[in-house]
Amino acid sequence: MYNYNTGRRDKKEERKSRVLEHVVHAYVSTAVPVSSKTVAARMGGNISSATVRNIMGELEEEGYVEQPHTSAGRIPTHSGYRYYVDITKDHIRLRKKEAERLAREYNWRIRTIKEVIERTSFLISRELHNAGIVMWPSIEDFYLKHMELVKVRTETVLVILVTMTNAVKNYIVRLERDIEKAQLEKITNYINTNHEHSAFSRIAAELRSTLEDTSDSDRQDAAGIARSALAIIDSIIHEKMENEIYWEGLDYFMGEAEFQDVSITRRLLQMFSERDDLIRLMRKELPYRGIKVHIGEENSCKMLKECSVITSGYTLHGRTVGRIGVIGPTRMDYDHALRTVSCLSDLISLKLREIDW
Amino acid sequence: MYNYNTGRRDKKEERKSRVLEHVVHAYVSTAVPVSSKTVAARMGGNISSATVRNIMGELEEEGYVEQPHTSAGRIPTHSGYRYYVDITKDHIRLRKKEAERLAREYNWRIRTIKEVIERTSFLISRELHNAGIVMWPSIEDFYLKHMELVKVRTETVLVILVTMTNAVKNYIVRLERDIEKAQLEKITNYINTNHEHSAFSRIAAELRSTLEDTSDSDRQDAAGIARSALAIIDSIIHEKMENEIYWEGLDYFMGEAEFQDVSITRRLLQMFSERDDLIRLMRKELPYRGIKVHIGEENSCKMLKECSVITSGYTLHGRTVGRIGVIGPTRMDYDHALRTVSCLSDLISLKLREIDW
DNA sequence: TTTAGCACTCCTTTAATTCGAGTGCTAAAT
DNA sequence: ATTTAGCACTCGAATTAAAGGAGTGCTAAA
Repeated sequence: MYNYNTGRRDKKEERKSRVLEHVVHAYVSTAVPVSSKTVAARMGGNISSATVRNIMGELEEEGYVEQPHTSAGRIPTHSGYRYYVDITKDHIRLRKKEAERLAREYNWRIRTIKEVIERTSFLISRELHNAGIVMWPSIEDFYLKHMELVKVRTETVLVILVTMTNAVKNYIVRLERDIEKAQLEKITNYINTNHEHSAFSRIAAELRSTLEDTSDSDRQDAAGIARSALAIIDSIIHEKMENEIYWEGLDYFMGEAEFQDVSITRRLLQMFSERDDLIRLMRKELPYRGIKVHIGEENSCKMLKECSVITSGYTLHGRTVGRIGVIGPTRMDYDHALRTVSCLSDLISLKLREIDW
Repeated sequence: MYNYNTGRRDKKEERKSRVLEHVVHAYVSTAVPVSSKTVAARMGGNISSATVRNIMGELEEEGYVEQPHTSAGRIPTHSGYRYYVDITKDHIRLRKKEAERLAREYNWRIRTIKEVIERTSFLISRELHNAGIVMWPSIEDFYLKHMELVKVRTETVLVILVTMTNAVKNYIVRLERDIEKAQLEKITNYINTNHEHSAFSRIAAELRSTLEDTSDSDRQDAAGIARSALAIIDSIIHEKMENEIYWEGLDYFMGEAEFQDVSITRRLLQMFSERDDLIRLMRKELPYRGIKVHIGEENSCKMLKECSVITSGYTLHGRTVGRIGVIGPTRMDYDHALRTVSCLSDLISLKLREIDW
């Protein structure tokens, strides 16, 4: 379909593209194979169904649509969805009224970070009638203001830390070997003086390189402190990984037409039981801020083969610290999903800034 | 069916009871209405299907079984399940081999309380092919060994506490008004000296009565300390309430025959979205240690009308501190469920004792 | 290049029929 | 007085047949 010939051809391609859009649009909302007649009507009546039929034939040859059986309408293939998303993605814009409503609902009585996460997830799932997923902001990208270590038991340390955003967080860290109190104080001092105002990921990286540079001839003591500090930082970064995803709205799947195909829904639920793949997916694209759309087979993860996942990053002080998204069957209202996810990722970014952690 | 007449009659009732048992048994495993022939066969062949038919007729009149339609087999009613559970519940005993296998799987590489919760839930859902639910042990019933308060910000206090089981827990508590450091120390002192080795619920109760007894003429200072202490203890007890339930195995519903009836499954999933009812249900019977079985309509909660919930308490140092359970369609293998839940509640109680929190 | 027209395909719906598992009742057997 | 064999009857489930119709592909005219 991509083609860079004469203006004449361009016009034709343009029309073909519009036909595809209409097929996707119609199919997404009705879940019924789309006929040439339907498309002709939607295109404003100045084109006949026969012409549309021809175009659809071409689209089928090119792999953008397919027929469930002869003498049935067309449904989009994965490539079809992909094409559709690629061309619409950039100029979607939530209608102002809708955006305002979302913002109003979003901000209604919300105070803690936990509530932010839950509200986001809830709104995604309710708006899109699919499961909403929200990553917790990754601790790696937070900036350390101050850290305190308290020995609570042998091999066990309580870490209290204050981030630049004044969030107070605390972790219980279990160490491989015991550390005396005096040593602990040295570690605290070391980190507070050398690494104040750094992101945790950077602290970890710097500690690692320090350790490598330190030749054996250097003081053992310093190396020991750095090593222990790294162990603590690492286990903090690691800690949240496990529950770093929150979701909601599994029940919505049930309402969808796809439900007829039990196997898909079942796969989806299984998916949620074994969320590792999902976590990996989202982590992988964490650095990227914009919207990403994964359609069906494009997903490397087997479970997700028949689903689409749309995600978008949210930011804190200009850095992407997490992602939100929606997951549902391949036949999904991409327009609406893109609009909503985009809008909510803006809202969450705004909210994070003003929230009292 | 209950009847206290001659020995002759007893024998007859006994047989009727066995017929009902077989109906439940057969229906539970096949999900197909049970015919008189099937029951006759299962009873060992020394009874004819015609006789069974008569008995089933009586059972139907008495409301223990029903027919989906004339000329179909019988299925148990809720009363039928209830009767069945009541008579079998007391002499269920997990086969030794099965129990050993469970114990082995249970204990495999488990260290933290979180892992205990997750493992329990996982095993319930995997064994019973339904959703497993596990309450976190309620902090109220833990015994305080030592408490430490750290002021981290205005109106915000970090509470570190060590329980009698050597568990270290920590909470961030937000207060209504600020407390100075000196005052904080007094509070710490007050609790540590007056309430060491008490359960949190008792500490709260005692503080409350102290406050009531304290007449206005008493020293204001003491009252203030008690009040602040109470606020802190209360918010700690309250804190965990929200997430005090963990579950797993939603996907198993899908596999079951009941799945044909989408509305039930859907209701179940919705149920899990709005878990408040479930939490309330479990909290209500928390003090009771033994197994409780809720069948279908007996549940006050609408969502649960078509489900059964089986729960059992688990203990720590002789006190019931939480409950575990399974939730699924009314047609559930009650035998297996009772056995498994009972066994796992023993296992979790044992494990809690030895776990390194 | 577009479109009207038409034959053809094949899914869906409906109706009619058959099949059989299971019951309830009656009369004989124990 | 129970139990049981026997049999007519019921009613859902499965099978088949037919009709209906939405949609296509192709051809020939506009």
